[in-house]
Amino acid sequence: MIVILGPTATGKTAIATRLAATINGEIISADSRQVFRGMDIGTGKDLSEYMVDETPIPYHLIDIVDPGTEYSLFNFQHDCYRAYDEIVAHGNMPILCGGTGLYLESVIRAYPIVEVPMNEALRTRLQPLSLDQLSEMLAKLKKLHNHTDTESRERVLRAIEIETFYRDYPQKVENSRKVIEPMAIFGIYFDREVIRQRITQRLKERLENGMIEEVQRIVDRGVSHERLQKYGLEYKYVSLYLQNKLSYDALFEELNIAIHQFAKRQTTWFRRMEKNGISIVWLDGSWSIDEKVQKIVNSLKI
RNA sequence: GGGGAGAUUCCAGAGUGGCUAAAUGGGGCAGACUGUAAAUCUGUUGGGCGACCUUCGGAGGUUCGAAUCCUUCUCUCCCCA
Repeated sequence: MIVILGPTATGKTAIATRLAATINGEIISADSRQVFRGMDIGTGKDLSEYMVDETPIPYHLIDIVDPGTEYSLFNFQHDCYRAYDEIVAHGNMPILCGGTGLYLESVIRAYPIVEVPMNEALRTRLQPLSLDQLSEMLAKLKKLHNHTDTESRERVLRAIEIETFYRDYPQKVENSRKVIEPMAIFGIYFDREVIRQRITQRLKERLENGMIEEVQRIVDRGVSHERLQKYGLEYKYVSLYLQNKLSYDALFEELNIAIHQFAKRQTTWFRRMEKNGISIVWLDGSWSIDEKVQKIVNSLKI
């Protein structure tokens, strides 16, 4: 497997598909939002990029669930392994490509994650407890990393559910899966300032190309604004705009900033991966697509 | 032409004599994060390691001490002509 990663607006897909065309690859998308059908413009899902010189490049984990459906880390890892197996069975090269750091890492480092079903009995028992009590309980089950674990009731409940399951069925947590060791991990690098410019430019285009209408369509299909806002960024801000909670100018300005900040968080994650011993080969974003692909192909031959 | 308001650290915006390198918010920067991750959360933000040094439009003054008071200059905004 080859991995291609990078923050948003750095042109990962074009490189991955072009690479796939030259080495018989298939793409596995590692993007937490492109899994949703109909969320296209806002997620930068451009299926035309999967056609290289008249040849369709097979892709996986894009358009696999409807908006509103739960899709989490476990689902991703599970689906990713399945896609990987399929691609290998075709005799092709899996190319994992995306910007969702947690998702990428769950595969690269083979996080042991098992399917943890809803535990209604447990939830009923926890029902009367306060958020503080729940947090205390969770603290006994696992090492809390920061407030993130204990900010919302929903989150703490799920965490307790998972930890309880792990405690009760330790044998299921054993990861039988053979770790997929990527041949190489490539990252696309631009200066932060350049990334910001690219994001702003891209946002203008998205707004001109029907992003607002796209979100409206999702609303029309019955997805709540509350749900939409949890998808963050374009979906959150456009949802607020559609509800008249934001002017058009505020939509542009605030969303733009939010995406800039997101790109920063992504790079923080990639740096963290490197600190944890994952080596990433950075490709200069200003090179042409062909140059980057050539660079990748050359480095794979060595 | 007449009258009024104002110029504060990247931005907005408090601060009206010592407790002020200066509230707060935004932005920036750095970070945490194995089940919402495009989420959620934390730290930091004039310079220097430091006794210290340079900041609140410019210049001058009052005072033991000024972003805060006085004089003057420059610029901006509003109202009336």
